[in-house]
Amino acid sequence: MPLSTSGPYSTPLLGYASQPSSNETPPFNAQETYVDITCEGTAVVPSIDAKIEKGFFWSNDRVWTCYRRNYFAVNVSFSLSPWIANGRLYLNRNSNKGPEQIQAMAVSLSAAVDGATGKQIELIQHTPKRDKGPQLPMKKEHLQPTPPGKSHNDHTYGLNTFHSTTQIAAPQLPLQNEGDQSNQYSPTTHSSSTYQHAFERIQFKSATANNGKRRAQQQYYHLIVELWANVQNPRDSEPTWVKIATRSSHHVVVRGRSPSHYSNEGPHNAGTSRGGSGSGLGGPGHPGLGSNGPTYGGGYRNGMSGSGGATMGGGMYRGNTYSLDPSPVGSHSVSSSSSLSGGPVEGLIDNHHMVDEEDNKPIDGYDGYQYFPAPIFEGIQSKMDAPALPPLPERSIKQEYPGTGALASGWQIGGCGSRFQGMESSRGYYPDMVAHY
DNA sequence: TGCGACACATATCT
DNA sequence: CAGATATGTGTCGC
Repeated sequence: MPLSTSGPYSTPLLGYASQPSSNETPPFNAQETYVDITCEGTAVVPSIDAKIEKGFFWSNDRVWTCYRRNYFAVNVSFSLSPWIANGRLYLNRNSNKGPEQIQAMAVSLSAAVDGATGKQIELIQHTPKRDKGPQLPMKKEHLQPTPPGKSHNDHTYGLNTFHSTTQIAAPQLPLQNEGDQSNQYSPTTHSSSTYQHAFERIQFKSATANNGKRRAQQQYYHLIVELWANVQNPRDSEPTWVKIATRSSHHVVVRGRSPSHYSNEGPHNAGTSRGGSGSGLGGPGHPGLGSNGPTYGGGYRNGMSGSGGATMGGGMYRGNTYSLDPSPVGSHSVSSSSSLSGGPVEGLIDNHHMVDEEDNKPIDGYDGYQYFPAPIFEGIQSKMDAPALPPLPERSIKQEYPGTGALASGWQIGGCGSRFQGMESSRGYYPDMVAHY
């Protein structure tokens, strides 16, 4: 069923790309590569690595969901393999033209309905000012390939020792640092030379149709990470961007209305959350959710609302459900989820319907999500009683990256955004992270 | 049903 | 601790 394995190159994916242990955010499908790249005579395969950082939660319908009005963020990076230091990269588009030297590379984000066949969906980025500020369309962001070292190579260590202080020489990308970066104000986190780009404060311009819990045909969106190469002729003033490859996420649902309309589910915010719930009503808000917290699902008014006002305590109600925690699956059974993520799922958009038909009928694979072995949490959440999500996974992720040298730096830089790092770390307190890993 | 704008609430930062 | 900042979300009107 999984039909689309997409591209000819279903790359082996980078090890780290698919986080084994934790996906608390929608996974990505296999990459699709459109053109061949060569470097000094050797074929080079680009591998896109993307991760949705926040904004999505696993709904009761077993679908990755987010609210149109909430922000989500995506981290993108890519690598080339083999890695040829200082080599020139060429793109072999049409047979008729000879190879064209790649002057620069960039990544961008887009979205579409029902996969490839669907219409493109606009994504917008807000500035911290939100409504008051301008909304910018997504644009290409120059990005350098991630050097080896953190990738799947186990030799990481070895390499590091070797390489002198600086980073490993990258392939030649003459215009990589040209113009563009002049952007005065990019809502996205960019650092001049990084191997990773964080698209932040992104929102879908519109919600998926038929979000209501009706069984009508629910529409799905896919986030698509695109990798581009600029092959502009030196004498051209305008860059010539060629799409090299893309990697789409699993299908997701974008809700247009307030969370209160979905009282049952809670966004558990994955990674972050600060905000509160609004509250003006008597309601309870769900405090951030529990992801970490104590109240896990708390609030979501399930009915109780009312009167008392306060409330929050109420919460109990089964909250578990949200399982977002991927860890179980990923970490254990499939240790490297690469397969998982690469996976299966996509392509079947059609099949989804089947799933819809019955709530109870989960997709086999997913079923796992629902029932995870407690052990995992136990360890973790010793402090909380609620059975709920173990935020851990998040942490683990972070840990992983840092571990790998180069990447680490990338993350740090990304941190410029500061907020994010901060929040995650501070907010999610997972003392011992990665324990299970 | 979904959207946009406004307003309020709250977490976190400074 | 207070103000600023950032973000979530309730509400209203279309």
